[in-house]
Amino acid sequence: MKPKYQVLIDDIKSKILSGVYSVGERIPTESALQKIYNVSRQTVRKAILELSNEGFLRSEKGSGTYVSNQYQSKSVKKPHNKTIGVITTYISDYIFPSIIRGIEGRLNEENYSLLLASTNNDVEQEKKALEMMLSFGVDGLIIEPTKSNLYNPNIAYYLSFKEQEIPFIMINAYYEELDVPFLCLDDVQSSYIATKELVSKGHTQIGIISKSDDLQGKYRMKGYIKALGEAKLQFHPEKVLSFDTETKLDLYINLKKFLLDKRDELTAMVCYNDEVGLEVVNACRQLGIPVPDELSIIGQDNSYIARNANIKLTTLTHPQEQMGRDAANWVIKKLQGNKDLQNEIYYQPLLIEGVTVKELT
Amino acid sequence: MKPKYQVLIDDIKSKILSGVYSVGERIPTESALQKIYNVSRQTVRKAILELSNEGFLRSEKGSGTYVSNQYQSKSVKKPHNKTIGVITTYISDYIFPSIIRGIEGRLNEENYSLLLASTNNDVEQEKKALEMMLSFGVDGLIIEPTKSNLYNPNIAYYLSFKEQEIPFIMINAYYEELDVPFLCLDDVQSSYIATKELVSKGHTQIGIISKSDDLQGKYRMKGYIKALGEAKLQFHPEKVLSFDTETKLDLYINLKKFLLDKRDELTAMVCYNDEVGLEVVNACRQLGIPVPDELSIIGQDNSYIARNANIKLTTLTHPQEQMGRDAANWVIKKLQGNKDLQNEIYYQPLLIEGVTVKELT
DNA sequence: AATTGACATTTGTACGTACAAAAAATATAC
DNA sequence: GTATATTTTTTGTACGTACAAATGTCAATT
Repeated sequence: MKPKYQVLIDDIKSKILSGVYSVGERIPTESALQKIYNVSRQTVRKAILELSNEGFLRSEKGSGTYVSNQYQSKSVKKPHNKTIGVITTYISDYIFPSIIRGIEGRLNEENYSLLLASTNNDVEQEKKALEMMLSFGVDGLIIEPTKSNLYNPNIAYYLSFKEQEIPFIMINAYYEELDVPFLCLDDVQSSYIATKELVSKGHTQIGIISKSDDLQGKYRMKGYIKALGEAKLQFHPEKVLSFDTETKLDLYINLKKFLLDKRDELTAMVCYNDEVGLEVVNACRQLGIPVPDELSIIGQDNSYIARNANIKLTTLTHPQEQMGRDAANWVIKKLQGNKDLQNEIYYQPLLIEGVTVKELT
Repeated sequence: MKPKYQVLIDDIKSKILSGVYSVGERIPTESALQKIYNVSRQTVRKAILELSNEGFLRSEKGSGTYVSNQYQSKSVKKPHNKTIGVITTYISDYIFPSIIRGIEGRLNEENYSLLLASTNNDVEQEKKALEMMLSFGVDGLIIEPTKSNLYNPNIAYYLSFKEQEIPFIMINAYYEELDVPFLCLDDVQSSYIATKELVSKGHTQIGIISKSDDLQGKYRMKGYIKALGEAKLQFHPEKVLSFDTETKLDLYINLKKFLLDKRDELTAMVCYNDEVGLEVVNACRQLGIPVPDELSIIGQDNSYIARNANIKLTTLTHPQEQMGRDAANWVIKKLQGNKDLQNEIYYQPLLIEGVTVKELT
């Protein structure tokens, strides 16, 4: 047999859930409820206290007891932390310090705190980071997708953010399965310009090193193919060296084999990014392939490793810090209630000439 | 005035947290507590009910009230996340990218994830970061103290980490109130070498710019005084320009006033760090004070801003990335059960000559 | 029409009595 | 010594009185 207070709890909860008592509405006073349910005041209070603990009600001395909006925003009930979560594949490497600098700078201008986690391009670590951010209750998120070209089960989390109306924006790539806001370099254009530059320098035997698990890899390949097509050059699959996050460890070995194998068939390489570009430079040095005399090399992203290398790599720009600022700005604006924010932003790359591309005459 | 039931809650909670009542142990009966605290049974029950709702206690009809294992597994029940929390004052600026690079590199070697938050040298933000790390349940922590030379109420959190046996280590500074492991540059030695270098170059009118809210500031001042003493030079308080995190915004203005005011009394400045050193260089340029012809300047930390400046600042080394690696290594070793870890490590600085120090003859 | 003060209403704290239900302790029977 | 019944202990439900503290309402005053 149910205790009396439980009868009250069930009845009042039912009235709340069915809309008889709506959010913000005052329910009958304790003494009124005593009469309605024919119980003591203590029993009424016990029921109200329990419903308050569950977030359905809140009481105010001298005023009454109200249906709490806490119950409905149960998933948003976390205190306003003024914290933006940032999830990137790496923190210290490559272009990420610059991106993070942009993010941090903009967030600091608005007195937002930054909480940063890295995934190492691993879906399990991304999951962990997402759960942690959810659990803490960040106000918004800036996310670089993990293995953006592959199906990622963590997509469910992003759907959850959408439901909870937690603003988030992706950088560098996005999940094509989701309709989410993002900021990206125009990767097609980056490789297109790179390939076109080689073509304009007389190269017809152009290879590419491509990363298969990230969306950037896919679109940089697309730009390469587009430029080949415009130059009436045939696309040869054997001129493609492909790798992913897991096989990256062996890339240098495979690269040397590839370069040796194709030594007579390639005069130029479009590289997935500067890091790969410099690995090609190093491999050529080891193999005795003169750069750029025998093989021209173009990187992408204008990373600090390209800027600091012993050889000035020809490369394409990446917005880096500006992208970081814009991402932070987007989230802040969203949190301030802006509805008219652009949801898809592409940055156009520019060529930065180095000394790794030779003109064939 | 606290209600009686809150007194009971606080007292019983304190007994649980301090181990007087251990997990699984039965606390005194309701009627015993009535007598102990001289309150009614209803007041006892109200306290117990609330502690039960918070997960500290559980009651069993006919048996008694027990300390719940729910409470203790509240901080330990989290799945092993293999995540190390890092709390730094800044992320993108100054020497922090290098430190973070060292941390991240070592953690990745052991497949630990990194969770990073910055405090902007503000105790409230540090509190937020600590609570978030606690709530998520990091395996260990690397912490740069906030305003390390001042009392910080967040010290209670560090005590709590110790209680919960969550290994943590401090970098760059530590709270002298606590007996905690730390990794620090020998700040006394850094300023001592700087000042001694100026003395050896014939300087007798040496000023210092010092930061008062960080422990580094205190010990760099100490090294300066020590070197003055050894050279039989008198310490003049009016040759000291002091600032803190809050007044840093006005430092440049105050610096220019100071330099103009003391133009005839100073031939050299020991600066709290490179950032300050470069600000002095800029101020001199604005004031038409030739560097180093009229004023010699030494920074400290060998930060990237010193390395990348237009003028090659004379400075002292800081372990940066190595410190980061060592900190991560310490936490990992601790988590692996090592008991014989060194708890106080100092790095000895070396002078790096630039072009900002002139020899007086 | 706006402000102020007095009073009424409502929730919050604290005490009490009484009985129910479940577990633990003790007594009894074999 | 073991099993069972009885008693005691302990928490759970429900009722009551009393006063404190905060809010809301209404009437009087400006």
